Amino acid sequence: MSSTSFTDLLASSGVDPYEQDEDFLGGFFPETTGSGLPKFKTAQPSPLPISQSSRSFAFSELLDSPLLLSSSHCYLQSLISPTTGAFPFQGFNGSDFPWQLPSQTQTQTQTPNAASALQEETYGVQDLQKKQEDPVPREFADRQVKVPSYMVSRNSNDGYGWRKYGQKQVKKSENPRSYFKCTYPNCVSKKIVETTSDGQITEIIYKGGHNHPKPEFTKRPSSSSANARRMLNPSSVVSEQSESSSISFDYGEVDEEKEQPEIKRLKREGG
DNA sequence: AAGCTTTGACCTATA
DNA sequence: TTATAGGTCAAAGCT
Repeated sequence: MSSTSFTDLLASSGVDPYEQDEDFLGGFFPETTGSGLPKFKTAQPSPLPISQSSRSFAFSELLDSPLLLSSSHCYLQSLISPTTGAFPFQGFNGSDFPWQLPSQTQTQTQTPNAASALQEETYGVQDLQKKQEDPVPREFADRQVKVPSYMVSRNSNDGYGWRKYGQKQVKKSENPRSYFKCTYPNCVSKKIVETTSDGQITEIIYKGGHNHPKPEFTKRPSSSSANARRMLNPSSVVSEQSESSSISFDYGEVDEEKEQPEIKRLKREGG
């Protein structure tokens, strides 16, 4: 790992590097958002058929592996570009992926709508790349990160214990949302998982940071027999075939107005 | 028996 | 003020 790691970036953003390092996917962040910076907010397109052929990369299985579970963040860190410190999955065009997507050509044959949606993501990429000149990439401080479906653990297992407390069919998405709370005592962290009717995760939104370290996977509540069965139950396996999904970290007030002008500027510059 | 999911009802924010 | 949508509660049932 180079000196410009995600951890370093987070550290320079005023966030405790150890805590961030603990598990960025699990959303173990300090309660304080502090920075007041706008979070990284990209347009959430309808599911894109970009990872249909990405199943060959079983990253989600890596995340599921008990052996890797407690150190999944290490994998995530290792996926950060050693040269830029940016997430390698920052671009849905696949060009930035360390594991070259076999579907790269497929992304070039998107339907117009999908392509435009893809471009929305790409603007974020360009934005990120531009701002990498800055000491602190805003996206990291903003604490909202989206990753492709294959970055999502099949059972949404991020190492924390989650208890589902609700499910809702929301209008803005045709997919139902499941609402989860962290089972750790006094932890207010929540996550919203949006899945297709097939059970495939299309989006995960983390809300609120964990106020505790990630439990040992051998101790965490989710290791209960019921959960273990669910994890092993193929019917509960999700996301492996997800067409497109994302993980969002939502740690504060959204101020898209701060983000949009820059996107517009990039669009002008780019077009 | 503990802890989980399910699911309809309820609460709250917003247009 | 009201309608609507999103988020949460809580009882019941399941593992």
